[in-house]
Amino acid sequence: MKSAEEDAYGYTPNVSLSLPLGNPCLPSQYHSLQSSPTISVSVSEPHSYDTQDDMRAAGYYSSSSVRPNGAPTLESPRIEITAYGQFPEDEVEESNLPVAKRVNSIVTLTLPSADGYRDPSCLSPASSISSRSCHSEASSYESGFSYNYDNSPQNSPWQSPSVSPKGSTLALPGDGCTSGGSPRHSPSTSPRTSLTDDNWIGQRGSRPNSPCGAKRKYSFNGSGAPHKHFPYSPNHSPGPSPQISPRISVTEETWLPNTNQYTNSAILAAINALTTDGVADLGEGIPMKARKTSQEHNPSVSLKVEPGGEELSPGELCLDDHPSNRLPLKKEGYCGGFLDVPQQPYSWSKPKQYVSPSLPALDWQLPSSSGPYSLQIEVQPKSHHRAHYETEGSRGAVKALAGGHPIVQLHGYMESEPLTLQLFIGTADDRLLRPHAFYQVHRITGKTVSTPSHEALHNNTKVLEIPLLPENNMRAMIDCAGILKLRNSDIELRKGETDIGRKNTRVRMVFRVHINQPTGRTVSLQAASNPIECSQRSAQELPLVDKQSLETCPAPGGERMLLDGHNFQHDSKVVFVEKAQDGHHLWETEAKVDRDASKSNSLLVEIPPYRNQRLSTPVHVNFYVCNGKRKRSQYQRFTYVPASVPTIKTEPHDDYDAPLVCSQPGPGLSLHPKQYFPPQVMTPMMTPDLRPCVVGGAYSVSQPRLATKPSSLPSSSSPSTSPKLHDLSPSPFPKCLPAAPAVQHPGQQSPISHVSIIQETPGRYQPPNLYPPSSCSSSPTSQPSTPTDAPFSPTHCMTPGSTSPGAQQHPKVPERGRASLQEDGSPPTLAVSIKQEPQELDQMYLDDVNEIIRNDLSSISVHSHA
DNA sequence: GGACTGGAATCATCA
DNA sequence: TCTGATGATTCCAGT
Repeated sequence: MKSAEEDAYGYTPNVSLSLPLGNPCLPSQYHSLQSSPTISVSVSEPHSYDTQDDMRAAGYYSSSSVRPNGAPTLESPRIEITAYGQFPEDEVEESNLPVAKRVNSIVTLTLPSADGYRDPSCLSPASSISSRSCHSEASSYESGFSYNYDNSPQNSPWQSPSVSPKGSTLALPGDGCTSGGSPRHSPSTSPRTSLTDDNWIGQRGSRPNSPCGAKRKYSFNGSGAPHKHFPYSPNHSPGPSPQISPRISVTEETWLPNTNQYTNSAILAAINALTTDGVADLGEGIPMKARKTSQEHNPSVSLKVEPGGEELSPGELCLDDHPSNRLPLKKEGYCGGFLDVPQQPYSWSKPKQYVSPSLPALDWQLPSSSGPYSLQIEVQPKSHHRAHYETEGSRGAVKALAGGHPIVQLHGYMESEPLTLQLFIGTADDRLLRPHAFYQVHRITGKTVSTPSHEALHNNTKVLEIPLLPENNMRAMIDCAGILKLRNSDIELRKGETDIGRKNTRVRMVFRVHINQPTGRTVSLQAASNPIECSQRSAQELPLVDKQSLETCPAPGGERMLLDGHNFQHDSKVVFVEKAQDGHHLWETEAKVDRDASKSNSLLVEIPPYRNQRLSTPVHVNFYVCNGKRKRSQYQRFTYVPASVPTIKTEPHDDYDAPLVCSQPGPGLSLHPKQYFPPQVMTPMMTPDLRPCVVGGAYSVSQPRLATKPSSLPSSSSPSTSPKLHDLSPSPFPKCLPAAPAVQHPGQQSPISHVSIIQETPGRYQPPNLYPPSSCSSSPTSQPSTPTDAPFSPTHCMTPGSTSPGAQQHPKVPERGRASLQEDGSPPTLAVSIKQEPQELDQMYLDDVNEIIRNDLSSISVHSHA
């Protein structure tokens, strides 16, 4: 079989393979997608959604309505979901769950399992600690080993070792984790773990696989290891952070309430459930895989208190669910906690915003801009950041390409009240943006960290909360976030986990901010960074294109394009490829590389002539740099335009500019940062267009771009942008334009199609709301937001899903959403969603996608008729 | 002494 | 089933 990469890149024609491994990429969702039919069904139900959507249309996420979104949604789906509960496992969790969740509705229940899957545990207990992977636990949990933990609050032990105090309280599902999952992991491993761990030790065993076990020195058990436990010892906390004081997160309380999230998640979950997978599961009694979505379900985002040092255990938070429990805890914590941060002025507490119960689930796609607000990544993170394992010490905070750290700014916010910026690690594949199963954000503390932060768990996903202060122009330097790698074996064993960790080493930093409106609504914005390669090896060996001097060229080619990046070799090849929507290669040709002018960090290539010299409309293709088999860069977008059309080079900015516009003007560099965004593969689905971001420029010009984000711009943009930061320009953000008609691929022609196509998410439906209309532009800023964000436009906008770069769009739903959604009034237009596929996807994946698309299209057409 | 880092050995999985 | 290649984890050592 091919490696995922290959597949992804696949240029191999043959390729088609199935996903190798399951593509990690494919999330469960995917699966669900496959079952497209199901999806559609759900969709239909969603009418209600629609309405809701409309309401929300704005893209705002209305918190107020609590369930608004969700509620309706929930209904149908949920029921099914409920079923979950039936499963033993589920039941268990439920029991664990705090009342709140239960209350939430059935829906919630469903999710739970899912939630569980991603263990919170993972979260590192302490920030540093964080590393421990909960997952493992989860897995263990699943295995049942963990009984012990289950009930006991501790469960989460590992989770939060730091947390300790609380820890006790909570129990979480995760717990399961506790038990043990992977013993190895965590706790043990980490030296830090508190002794307690031992106690925990239970057996986790589950994770046999991980080699680590053996290797790890730390493990208590030693080899046996598998059972290790987590330390969740209460106390402990390795505590990196000194400060113990827990900070309470402001929101906490608020958070509690978040039922909404549930809803969303719930919905998604429901959908998922509906999907085949779900079905199957049911049958088995085994909990379905919880899709990631599920995680979200949990509404709870529990904030963690961070102790200074510790963090909370995520698990706890989440887990515990009793509201009662949570609240108290959190608050306390918060209160105290805050001290840590020097910063001071800001107190977490302020952010009541969060309060809104219904914050969108982490896997929801949100726009980067809405109305006057625009969340932008002014300075993109470096394309490479070696994540650390639990067994290792921190590898520091993610840095910016030009030194320093990423910078995020909320434009258009004129209020005097501070807001909380949320950060979590998301996926960087073609699929919708969602929390990454194998990576967690890791809170960095220390002398070198100037930005206060604290961790919270959101359904097993660690979320770093950073204050956005008016006095700082609602800008924050992210020097407090590192990336923790969870062992693949730990995560993959978790029940609900469908993603594969192998070669799934690219992530994006996802930033969110929730702005309460006078109307009671909450506008939620999201911006995702450029993809960040977290693998040491990949970073050292895979060619990486940071920038390209040309984004478009007339069909005859012949122009020279300078590629800036890393790991280029003297014999590196640059291959242009065009794929059909179905993923088949339509065209592939190798560009001439001027070896003499090429260096390890730059390649000068001659644009090859397009296969069809008579273009009437721009055609998006992709190219990648290849250093040999299995060593290819991600796909980069490129657009051939009719010869008569003036080419615009550089424009990357434009592209996004337009949409993004908002943000900043792009630098005019020739090189676009774009980075690829995600490499996503372009699968057909994606069509190049999608890639949007990248495209940016090109599109912009001639076509409306999709709103792609500039994604590409990666860093560069950032940098450039950064300066601007100050401006808070409220600019209207552009909406993405999604509409743009984006360029379509030849294949795809109608935007619509795009839309439909996109769907990746089948499973997840997102309420329209989410996507605000505007968003499209998504992150304009800097980065390109990459795909991720989705925002890019079209996609995001539409999509609920996330943005992500890879994001795809949801099929129908999205569409609807779009239409209605766009509050801006913008017509939803487009929301074209595009989906990108992960490189890894195999053909299978592609095939599935295609099917989905077909289905979508069908449905779409139907709708349209309607 | 500890946090970061970079490099690389070792083991697992893939092809 | 064996083997080389590739990827994931864990260790080490330098700053």
